Amino acid sequence: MKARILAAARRIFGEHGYNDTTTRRIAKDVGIDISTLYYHWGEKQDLYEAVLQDVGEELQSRLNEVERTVSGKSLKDRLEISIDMMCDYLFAHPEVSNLILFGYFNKTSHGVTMDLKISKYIANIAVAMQLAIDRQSVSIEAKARILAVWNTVLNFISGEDFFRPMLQTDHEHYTKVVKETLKFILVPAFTLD
Amino acid sequence: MKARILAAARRIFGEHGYNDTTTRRIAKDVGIDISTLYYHWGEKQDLYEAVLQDVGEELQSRLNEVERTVSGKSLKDRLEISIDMMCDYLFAHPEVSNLILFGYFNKTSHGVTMDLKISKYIANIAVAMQLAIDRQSVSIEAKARILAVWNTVLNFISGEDFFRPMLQTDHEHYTKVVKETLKFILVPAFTLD
DNA sequence: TACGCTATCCATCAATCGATGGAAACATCT
DNA sequence: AGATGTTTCCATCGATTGATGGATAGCGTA
Repeated sequence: MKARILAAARRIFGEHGYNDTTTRRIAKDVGIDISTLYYHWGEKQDLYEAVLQDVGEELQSRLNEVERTVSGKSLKDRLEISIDMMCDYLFAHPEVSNLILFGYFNKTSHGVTMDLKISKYIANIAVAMQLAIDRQSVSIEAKARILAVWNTVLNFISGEDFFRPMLQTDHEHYTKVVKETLKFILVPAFTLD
Repeated sequence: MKARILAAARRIFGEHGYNDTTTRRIAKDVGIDISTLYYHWGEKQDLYEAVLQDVGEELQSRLNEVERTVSGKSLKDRLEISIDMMCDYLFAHPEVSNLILFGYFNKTSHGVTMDLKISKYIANIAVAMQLAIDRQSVSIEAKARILAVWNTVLNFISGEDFFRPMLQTDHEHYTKVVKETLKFILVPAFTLD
């Protein structure tokens, strides 16, 4: 039951954000009374933190998988394969993208954030892309470039409902266009020098 | 008074989004009773729409200004000057960036959006950058590329509080890094062929 | 059977939300 | 001064929110 609540919470928090998600709505989706939710998870913030923890761990394992896959390949291949893999994962789990973006912009009235993890991810990606030798010596410029790419991916995923009508296309073609656009912009920049 | 309320609403909506902004908070910031706010603007949605209208018009005039400035210059110059000008404007008015991003991701329980305008802006930018001949014939790929760039700018502006600690730098240097990063990524991609 | 533990629900609380009615203050014109 | 229209504030409403207390049912163990 505790796991079922967590799964529903992840989905609904990911769709509406923290403040626009009511504990009642989560409980209703699971089909239980609101008190049962509080019995298992305590207050709302605790449940939200558990969701972020859950998402963070899943994301980390995906990044590790990407890192293993692209290891040893050329820079161009590393970039293109990473884009494909991360897009596939995030398109299949859009709530992950949403939760990260919510963390960026919400002037957290609640005190739950993801800062540390994201910062770690960025450093890892920089090393995986061989923009830096080790995790400690990633330059500001390199971090900023990774962030720019990473955020562009998240935007296309989370903003699909908004952007797709503008591009007048369907979901399948949209995913294709997103990948192509990312590659079009990234590959020349990072492979130039 | 009506204008003072609008200015405060723009600031606070831009900081907390629609649902996390209370009419009481706006009224308190202006120093008036909540009823006075309702007397001048009617219900909350009407005030929010007025804010979006206000921001949209300001943004349009800035885009026109950019278009006039870069007209006739080389593609590389057009890109770089546009980036500088839009960054300067948005860093000075971060609530504009916030309001646009809120529109992207909020599964609008309220029915207020900016879809049409953004779509128009994108087409205009594509023409100004000479990625298309006229506003009607902008390809999906060109639109997607403009969107990617545009969103990257918005993210760096609205996410400053989140990203700046990661980059361990101050506001001034941050603005510089953002501009350089954007140019680093964009110029090669668009000037390659 | 009697006890203790877990899990669930019903009823309810105080706080806050958007919104309104009505009285009072203010301004303007005759 | 008096009449009229505009603007502001006080008091309050019903709905919703996060959260809790207490009762109830099920289950294993002594």
